[in-house]
Amino acid sequence: MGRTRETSEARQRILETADRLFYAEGVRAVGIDRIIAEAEVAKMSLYKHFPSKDDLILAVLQYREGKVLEFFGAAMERHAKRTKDKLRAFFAALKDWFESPGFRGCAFQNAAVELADPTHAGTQFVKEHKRRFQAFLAGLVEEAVGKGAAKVAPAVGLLVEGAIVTAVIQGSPAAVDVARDAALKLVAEAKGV
Amino acid sequence: MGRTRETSEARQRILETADRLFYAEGVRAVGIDRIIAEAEVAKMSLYKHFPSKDDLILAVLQYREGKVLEFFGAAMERHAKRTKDKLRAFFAALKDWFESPGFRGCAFQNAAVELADPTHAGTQFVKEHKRRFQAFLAGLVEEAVGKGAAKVAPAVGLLVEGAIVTAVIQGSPAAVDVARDAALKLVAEAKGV
DNA sequence: ACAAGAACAGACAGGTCTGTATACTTCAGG
DNA sequence: CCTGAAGTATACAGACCTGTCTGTTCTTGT
Repeated sequence: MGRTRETSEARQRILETADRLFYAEGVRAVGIDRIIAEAEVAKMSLYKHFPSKDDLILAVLQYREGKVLEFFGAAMERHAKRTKDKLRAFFAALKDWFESPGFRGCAFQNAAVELADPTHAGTQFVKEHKRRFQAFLAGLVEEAVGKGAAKVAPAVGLLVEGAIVTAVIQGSPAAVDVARDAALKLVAEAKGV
Repeated sequence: MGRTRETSEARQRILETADRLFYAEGVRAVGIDRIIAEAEVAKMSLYKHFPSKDDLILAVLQYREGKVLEFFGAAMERHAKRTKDKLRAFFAALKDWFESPGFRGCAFQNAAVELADPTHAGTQFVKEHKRRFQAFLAGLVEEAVGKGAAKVAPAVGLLVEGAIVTAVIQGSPAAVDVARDAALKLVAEAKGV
C-alpha cells in the first residue's frame, strides 16, 4: 500500500526543509514556494499534508521539539562522562548548541515573536513547550539540590533563557559561562541552607 | 520657514505610528500602507523622510531607545521614594513595564528576531543598544555591591533578559519576582565575600 | 491487469508588498 | 508676486504571497 499519512517521505521532506528554512530565516520570511522548491515536492503534496501554512508551522514546531530533546539527550550523555553533575552536563550541552553553525536562538521563541498572535496554535504550543522545558530543567536542578529545587529552578530557567537571547544578539556563546556560574552559585547556596 | 527635516510634524507622526504598530504586530507584518494610513500622511512624505522601510525601522529603534530611557528614568524615580536601593527600584520599574497594557517583550530583541539578518543596520543597532542597557544595569549593580560588580552584573543582565522573554511567552509578569530575588541573592553573596 | 492512492507539474486567481511617478495644494520669505 | 519647500492624493509597476485547479505519472495491492 501507499505509505501511511504520518510517515510519507514527501511529508518528511517538507517538515525537514521547512524546519531548516524557518529556523534560519523566520516563519514569515519563508514562503510556501520556497519550501516546495527546496524539498522537491509538488505544491499540492504540501497542501494535502498541511491544509495551511499555519498548520505547517505548528507541525514544524512539534517536529522540532522532538529534535531538541534528542540533541540534549545525546549532548548531555556525551558530557556526562566528564562530569557526573547533570546540571553541569546540561550547560555544556547548551554551549555546544550555541557554538553550532547556524545557531539563531530558540526556534520556539522566535516563532512566537514572529507570529505575534497569542491565539495562534503555534504560540500556544510554544507556551506549553517552555513549560515542559522548564520542568525538565527543574528535574536536573532537583538532582543537584534535592528538596529545595522549587526555590532555585525558576531562576535557573531565567538564566538559561537570558543566555540564549544574549548569545544570539551578541553573536557569541560567552553568555553560557555566566549563566552556568550563576546557576551553580544559586544551587550551592540553596543546598547550604 | 518650513520646519527643518528633523522636527517635521509629519515625520514625528510617522515615527510614533510606526513604533506603535511595529511593536504590537512586528516590523515585517506591518506594511508601509498601513503606517501612512494610520499616521494620516502621504506615501511620498514617508519616503521623503525615510528612503526605505529598512531606514524607517532603524529610525524607529533609535527613537524607541530614547523612550525606553525616559520610561525607566520616570518609573525608577517614582519607586525610589519607597526603596533607596536603586536595583530594587529597577526591578519594580521592570514589573510596571511587564504589567503595562500591550506589553509584548523587548522591541529590540523582537526586531532582531524578525530581521534575521546580522548585517542589517537594525540588527547592529540592537546589539549596541543591549550593550548600553547592560552598562546601565552594571551601574546599578555597582551602587549595590561596589567593586565586585563586574562579577555579578552580567548574571543580573541574563536574569533580566530571561524575565522579559519568559513574561511575554507565559503571559504573566511573575518572572520579574524570580529575577529580582535571584539577582539580590547574587549581589548579597558578592558583597559578603 | 487494473483501480486507486500518492506524488508531480505548472498555471492561475486574488491579494499584498515596496517603491516610483505624476500632479495638485499650501504656505512662508524675499 | 513669485519661488521653493513640504505635504497631499492617487495611480502604477513588478515582485511575491497563499491557496486552488487541472492534469499527468508512478507505485502498489487486489
